[in-house]
Amino acid sequence: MTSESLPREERRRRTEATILEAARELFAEAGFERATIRAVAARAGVDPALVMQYYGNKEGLFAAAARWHVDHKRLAEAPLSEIPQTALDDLFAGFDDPQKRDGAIALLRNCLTHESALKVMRDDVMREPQAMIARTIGGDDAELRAGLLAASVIGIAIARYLFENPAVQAASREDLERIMVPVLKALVDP
Amino acid sequence: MTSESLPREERRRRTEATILEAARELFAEAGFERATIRAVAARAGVDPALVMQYYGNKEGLFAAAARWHVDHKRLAEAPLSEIPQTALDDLFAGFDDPQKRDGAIALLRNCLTHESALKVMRDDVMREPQAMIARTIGGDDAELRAGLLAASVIGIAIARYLFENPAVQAASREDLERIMVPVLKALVDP
DNA sequence: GGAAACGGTCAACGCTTGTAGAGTGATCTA
DNA sequence: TAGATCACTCTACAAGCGTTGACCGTTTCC
Repeated sequence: MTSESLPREERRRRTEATILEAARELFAEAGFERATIRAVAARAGVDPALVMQYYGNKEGLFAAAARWHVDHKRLAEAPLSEIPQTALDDLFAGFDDPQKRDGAIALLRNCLTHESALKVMRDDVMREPQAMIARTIGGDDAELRAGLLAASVIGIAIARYLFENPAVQAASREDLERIMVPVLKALVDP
Repeated sequence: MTSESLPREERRRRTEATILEAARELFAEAGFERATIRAVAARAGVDPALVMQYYGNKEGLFAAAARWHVDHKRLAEAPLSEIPQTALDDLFAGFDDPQKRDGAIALLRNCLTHESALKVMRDDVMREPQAMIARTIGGDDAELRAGLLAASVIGIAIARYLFENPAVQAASREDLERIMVPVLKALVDP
């Protein structure tokens, strides 16, 4: 139903992408429980059974849709003084790219109520970068300080993209960095 | 079914409290959608229909269970230098008191996926204290800085009580304050 | 050109959910 | 002590859900 006559493989890839996009939007808007497979299928202009066929079950669809996509290479190599800027860059990289945005929001929105989203958040989003930052910080409180940095950054993401807190949402990326970088420096480099 | 023979009014108050406690626990553990009325009733040792009778519908039950209970008097009167400490005090006041804890967690857990929890979070938890803090800060960025403070604090609460981030969860309240108060001071008093 | 393969649809099942209304037995009141 | 009241239960409904298996029509391949 996506378009007229194309090679099969291409056609399949397109409908699959359409489904995934619809899923991301709905998981981001409504959350896992309230985003029904029927609604995803309807938005993609497709039969619900096809969604099952491609992704096995609702959980598989969610796993494919809600992804974190930031690699932490820069963070691992950043010196102490550049950690805050890098952490904020990584955050914005996930949310400002329109291609990644819905998937990131889908993950963020569901990470407090959906087991597998929580797992991704804990294992992929927090643990690794937190460990890197802690290694760079060094000293007694390193793990805790790194954890508090991650927590603050996620809090800002929630305020900006989910709560849509007026001041935090309206602020430019530059303003956020101007204010938060020195603050987070005081956290990692006391 | 709560206990043997008591005056009716007292008996009723007790079962109602039992139901509310069960609801708080389940909304905190499982989230709004996955916490069923049947499960709440079962945990309270009561018929599901009774829950409906007392709270009208599931939404009413949630509204009664998930509450924020911090008054912001101290925050409104706090000078700039004491805002961070006061904000953290207010946070811990909600989560360390065993009587308030489940209700607070229920609210926090559902505030990304459940409309009415989001509304409470936005209107009662963030807007008012944020406005107070902004007023005390003054100047151009006041609203934004206040919003970022609120965001950071909520991020810490999420990391500590929902993600159960090892470092952040294991830290003592004193350690958290020792580290975060100077950091947040740099945010409100640059 | 015929058969296999494949993208996609259709109709339906079984289950869980929130919710409604009638009923029941203990407690209160007069 | 008789009747009204009230806390509470039982049974059931209607809707929505994830999921399934049989089916259809087009594209692919020999």
